[in-house]
This record gives sequence, structure tokens and C-alpha cells, in this order.
Amino acid sequence: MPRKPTQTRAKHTYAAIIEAGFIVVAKEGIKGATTRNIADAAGIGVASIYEYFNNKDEIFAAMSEQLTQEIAAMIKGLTPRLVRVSLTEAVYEMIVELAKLLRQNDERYLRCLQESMMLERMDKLGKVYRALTDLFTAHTFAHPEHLNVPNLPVVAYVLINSGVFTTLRYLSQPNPQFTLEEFARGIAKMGGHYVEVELSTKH
Amino acid sequence: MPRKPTQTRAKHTYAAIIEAGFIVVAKEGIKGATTRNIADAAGIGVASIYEYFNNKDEIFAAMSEQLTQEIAAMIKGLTPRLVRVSLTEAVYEMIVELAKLLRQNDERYLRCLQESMMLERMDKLGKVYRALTDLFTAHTFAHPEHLNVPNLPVVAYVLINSGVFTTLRYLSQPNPQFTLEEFARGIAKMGGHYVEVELSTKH
Amino acid sequence: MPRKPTQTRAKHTYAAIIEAGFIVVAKEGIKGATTRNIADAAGIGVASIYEYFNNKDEIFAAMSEQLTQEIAAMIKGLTPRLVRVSLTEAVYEMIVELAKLLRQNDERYLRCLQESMMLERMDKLGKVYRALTDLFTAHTFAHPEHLNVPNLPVVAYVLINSGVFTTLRYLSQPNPQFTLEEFARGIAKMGGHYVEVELSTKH
Amino acid sequence: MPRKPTQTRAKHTYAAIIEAGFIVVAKEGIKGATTRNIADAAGIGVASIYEYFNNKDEIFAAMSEQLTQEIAAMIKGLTPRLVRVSLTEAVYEMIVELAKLLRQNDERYLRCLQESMMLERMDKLGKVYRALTDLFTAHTFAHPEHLNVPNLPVVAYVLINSGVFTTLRYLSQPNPQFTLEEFARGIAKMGGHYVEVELSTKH
DNA sequence: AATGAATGAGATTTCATTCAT
DNA sequence: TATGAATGAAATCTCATTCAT
Repeated sequence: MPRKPTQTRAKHTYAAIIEAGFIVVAKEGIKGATTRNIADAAGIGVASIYEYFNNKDEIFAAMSEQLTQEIAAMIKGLTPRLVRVSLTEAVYEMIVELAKLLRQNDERYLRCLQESMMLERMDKLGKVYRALTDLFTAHTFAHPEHLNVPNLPVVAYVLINSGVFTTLRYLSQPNPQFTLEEFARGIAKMGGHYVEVELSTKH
Repeated sequence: MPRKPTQTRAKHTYAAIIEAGFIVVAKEGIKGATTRNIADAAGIGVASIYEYFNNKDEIFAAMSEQLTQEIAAMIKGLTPRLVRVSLTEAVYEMIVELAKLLRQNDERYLRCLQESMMLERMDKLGKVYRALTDLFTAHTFAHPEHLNVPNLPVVAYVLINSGVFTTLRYLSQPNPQFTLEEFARGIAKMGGHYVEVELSTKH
Repeated sequence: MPRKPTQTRAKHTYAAIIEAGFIVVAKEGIKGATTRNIADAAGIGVASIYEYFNNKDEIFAAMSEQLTQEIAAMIKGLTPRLVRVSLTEAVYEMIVELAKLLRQNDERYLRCLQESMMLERMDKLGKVYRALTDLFTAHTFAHPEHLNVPNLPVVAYVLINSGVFTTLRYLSQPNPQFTLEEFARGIAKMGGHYVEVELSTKH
Repeated sequence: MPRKPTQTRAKHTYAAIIEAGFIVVAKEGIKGATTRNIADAAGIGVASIYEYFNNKDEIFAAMSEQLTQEIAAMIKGLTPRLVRVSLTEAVYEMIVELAKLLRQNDERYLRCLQESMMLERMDKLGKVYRALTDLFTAHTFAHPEHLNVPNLPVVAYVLINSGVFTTLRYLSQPNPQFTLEEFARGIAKMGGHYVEVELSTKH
């Protein structure tokens, strides 16, 4: 019966377990993420894990939570500025920032996502999608002419999903044929041009 | 040391194991795909699996092979026709066909891909990417003016990856906000407009 | 229900299985001696083994039989000549001949004995011991003065067992420090001197 | 990845597993030495074995280690005294002591050696051979005239190997025709006489 | 509170033997 | 008769979780 960690040391251990989870998954893959390995990486005994988590799955849930939380926070922090720039520019910066975050700490987060640890719980990415949808909405309100684009929700959907998954895929490639900037610029312009054309056509 | 099945009965069993693999993964997820469950689904004894596969992983490899093989074949079959139509139309049809294939047999393939069974071996999707890249190339040669689009490789890359992953994602959603046609049209136009704009700008 | 092989082809298969047994054990060790491997080596199907043997153990028994039979026959063939020479000379020749037999066919027999295949059935070596005991007895009768040696049975026992096992051990060594001849001469003289001293002392 | 046992309880379990190994092999033979049987004999769960050993083979290795260690220690302990007595006497005592050790605990060690458990790893007996070789060397230095015996290494080799293996064989026999003392005396005199004769001849 | 040790439950794999043709 | 295929039974090994200190 794990309790919410209240004391300082406890909080530290709790966080240490989650970080150990990321480290182990990143280094050894999902299959290497045994409770023993995680405990070792966290510098504690196996049994201690169960002081903070009911079972191993809860560790993954917490990792998932932290990762999506962090990405969503990053997006929210960027939103005020991005709504002021063009769609193209917004998409471009978004991707570059996302890449930066995923590449921190020896690509820890990127590798965990590759390990698809959370694909089984892709719904958990919902928080990220919501933040991105909010960003898109805010951006649209800052550029009201975009409201004339037909099927705007589809545009948002495609842009967001392509952005997230294709970036993941790009970052995963060992020898990409072009730079991250070129790649990000490509997706960005695709979104920008789309809106542009739809608006001019509509007109 | 499994031998290549020679007799008719053996061939049947071999295929049954692979199909059982798809069925079990689709129904119970990767974690439910134990050798016992697969054997049960195939209507054989566990030991028989090892007449044809060295280990469980080889079953997954064979499944992966079959799935990507099938998708690639579908793409190749479509290629002659798609190179003649506009990029927008080609992307649209491609996505619709892909969706059709993935939804066969109670979405068997779709669910398996969701289970990320092959994400760990995403390289295996290479066959599919290659077929799509070939299609894109053939299409470009049938529309030589596209050669003027700057950073064409990036366009191909983004279009292909967005197409595949975002379609996977769309099909996975329980309650999509728009139809497959709208979705496909969205991605398709995005590609089409991009090229269009780049060409006119270039000029 | 295997039958005694009567037809020529059957006899051939029966022998082939036994030979395959020796080959497989020699090459892959006891653990590699599966029915499948043996059948493969014999160029027949697994099931065919059971036309000639009730179970795998019977193959080993037959191998054991053949091997000890062959050694015993060799000993018996040598006996008439060896009884005429000195004990030292007899032991020496015996060891050299034994080594020759064990080294045939890429040390097939030697390796099988090393694999201790038949140590579990060391009693089966009984046939060999009996032949050697007979030789010793015959030799003693040809040299009646030896009857004066006290504890002659112990001498026979030690000489025979040392001879067999130590030779096995010697042949198994990858880099012996002396030649087979030196080694054989050593054991031989040990037996010869013993008798010599005992006789002179007795007197 | 087993860890070195640190706590008292763990050390106890570790030792219990090894002892259980000896007991099971002695009673049921190598084939009966399954992880389950060993765990049962040790009074623990099967899984616990893997807390201390990576695999079953490592148990055998540890048993081998312990057994040879124990024999070698016995030999070393005896060495100071044996170098002072005649070769005959030394060999005799050596064999008697060896027999005593092998017969402890219901012939536990003897039966394990018979099961040839370690014949596959006969190299592990190296420790014993080395101890015996050291003893022989030390004895020779205490009796410098022996240095005149030609081919002394061969003598050592034969004496040691015959001693070990033939003793094993003798102890394994259900109804020996003579006592251990007679047997040991036989081997001992064989070595003693050999040296004696060679020396007198040399002269 | 913390943890080294222990383990039940279950997964993968092996193989002698039998089946069916 | 001959055999490729099939399998029951059992062995090895893994690991999340609990126990005992």
C-alpha cells in the first residue's frame, strides 16, 4: 500500500524510481526494464519500489505522465509567442523545440518513445494533443482569416499528428538525408501553403 | 533447427502458425501472444511451433515479413495507375487503399501494428517505405515539372511518413471527428498544394 | 516392435544407425546425440530408428556392445603372441594396439569414451576386462614362475585398470609431455619391474 | 545475474544448493539432477537457485570446485609428512586417505565422480593433479637419488593417474576380490619397485 | 522505512516417442 | 517399410511480487 510520498526523502526516492525507469528503458529497452534493474538504477532495493508503487505498471504510468506533462508544459509555454507568428513559423519552431526536448539526456525520452513503451497507452499522449490543439485554436483566433479554410479540423489533425509522429520518426533515423531544419521547414511549409492555397481558392 | 516445410500438411501448419500469430496479437495484444496461445489458436501443440521456428521471435519476424510484403505488393500494384493522376489524387487513393487493407479481417493488421509489434523492428517497414518512395519517384517522372520543387526529397519523406503514421493513428481512433474520406482528402491536398505553391513561387 | 534385421538392406540400416551414433557422439558430444541428429547422420528418418531399436538407450547399448566387442576381439587376437613375450613387452604392445584402435576414424571411439557415454555402463567394459584378465592368466601360465608373485590378482587388477584408464587419459590430453611410446614403456616397465622385484625378494 | 550472497541466510542457502547437488547426483545420478530435484533437496524453491547461479551448469561447476578444492587441500595437508617416508609408503597412505575422503557421507563424492559429472570437465581435476604433482616433486627433492631415475615425469604421470583412476574404479566395485589395503599396497609397491629397479639398473 | 532473500506462477524450449500416410 | 509431421511431458529459466528482518 504505497502512500503518496510526503517527506522530502520519500519524494526524492519516488522521483528516483521514475528517472531510473527512463534510464533503464532508454538503455536496455522495454524488456530490460525489470523491477530489479530499475531498483538498481535507482540505487534502492527492489522491495522499496513497492513502497511507492502498487505494481510495475504504475511506474510506467507515472513515467508516461511525467513525459507528456513535460511536453505539454513546453507547448503551453510556447503558445503565447507562437500565436503571433505565421502558421509556417509556428509549426517550424514547434518541431525544433520538440526535437530539443526529446534529445535531452542522451535522447532518453526519444528512446523511451521508440520503445513504444507508451504506444500501448497512446491515449496518454492525449495531453500533448490537447495542448497542440489548444495552440492551433489560439493561433487561429489570432489569425481569424484562417476560419475561412474549409475542414479546418482536418488540417489541425493532420498537421498535429504528422508533426508529432514524423518528427519522432525523423529523430529515430540514424543517417537522415537532410537536416532537422530542412525537415522542420518542410512540414511547416506544407501546413502554411495548405492554408494559403485554400484561402486563395476559397476567395 | 526448423526445416522448411515440404509436405502439404506442413505448409498448412506453417501458415496456420503465422495466422494464429496475427489473430492472437490482434485479440490479446503482444503480451497475450504466448507460444501456448498461438499454438492453441493454430490448433496445434506448442512443440509443433518449434518444428518451423527456432524461437518465438521468428514468428514475429515472419508475421512482419508477410504484412509488409502484402502492403508493398498492394502499393506496387497500384503504382502504374497512380503515376498517371495528380499528386493529390494519388495520395488520396493510396490512403484509402491502405486503410482498406489494414481493416481486413476485423482489423487484424491494424491492431497488430498498433500493438507496435513491429515498431521495435520498424526497419522492417522499410519494404513499405521503399515501395512508396518508388511510387513517388515514378510519379515525379510522369510529372517532370515537379522536379523544380525545391527539397523534393523532404516533401517525399514528409508525405510518406505522415501518410503512413497519421493514417494508422486515424484508423486507431474509436470516434473520429470526420470520415476517412475527409481525412484522406486533407492529407492529399496538403501534398498537392505544397507542390503547387512551391512551383508557382519558384517561377 | 523392432525386429532383428534379417534382410540385407535392414542390416545395413541397423549398422548405419549405430555408426551414426558414434559419429554424432564423437562430434557433438552426448548432449548432441538426439534421435534427430542420429537419424540425419544415418541418412534416414527419425521414425525409422524405432524400426530397429525400442528406444534411444538401446542404441547406446548397441554402440557399447560393438565397441567393447571390437576391443575384446583385438585383445583375443593378440593373446597368442603376447603370452610368449615378457610381461613388459606384452603390456607395451597392448597399450600401443589399444591406442591405435581408439584413434581410428578421427578418434571416434576415443571421443565416445571421453564423453563417458558408457561410464554409466562401465560394467559393459566388463568384456574388455575379461579379455585382458584372460590374457594375463594365459601369460602367467606361459611364465609359471610368476605364480610365485604374492597377490598376483592385485597385480593383474592394477595393471589392467591402470593400463586402460591411464591410456584413455593420456590419449585425451591435447599436449602430452612425452610420446605414446614413452608412456607405454613407462607402464610396461612398471608391471615388469614389479614382478621382477617380487620374485627376487620372495626368493 | 546472481549476486554474491552477503547475508548469513543467503550464504546458508548457497551452500545448501551445492550440497543438494551432491546429494541428488549421488542418489539419482546426473539425469536425476534436475533443478527441481536439487531445489527440493535443498528445501527451497526452484527460482531461488537462480538467485545464486546463472544456470544449472554453474551449480555443477561449483560442486566440481568444492570437491577438487577439498581433495587438493587434503593432499597439501598430507604433503609435509609424506615427503619424509618412502615412495611406497607415500603412495599407500595417499590412496588410503583419498578413499577415506571419497567415502564420507555415504560415498557422496565417490558417486558423483562415478556419475562422471566432472569427466566432461576433467580439466577441473587439474587442481588435484597439480597437488599430486607438487607432492611428487617435493618427495623427489627429499629423496634426491630419485633424480637418477630415467623418465621420471612419466613415472609421476603414470603413478598419479593410475592412483586416482584405479582407486576410483576399485571403490566403485560392489564386491572387490581384495581389501583396500591390499589394493593400495599393490599400487604403492608398483611405484616403489619401479624406482628401485631403475636405480639399480642405472647404476 | 528499507531491503535482501525467497518464490509461485508461468514462459520458452527440448526431445524421445508416436501418428498417419 | 519408411518417414515427415506432431506432440506430451518435462526441463530450464524469468520476474513481479511478497516475506521476514
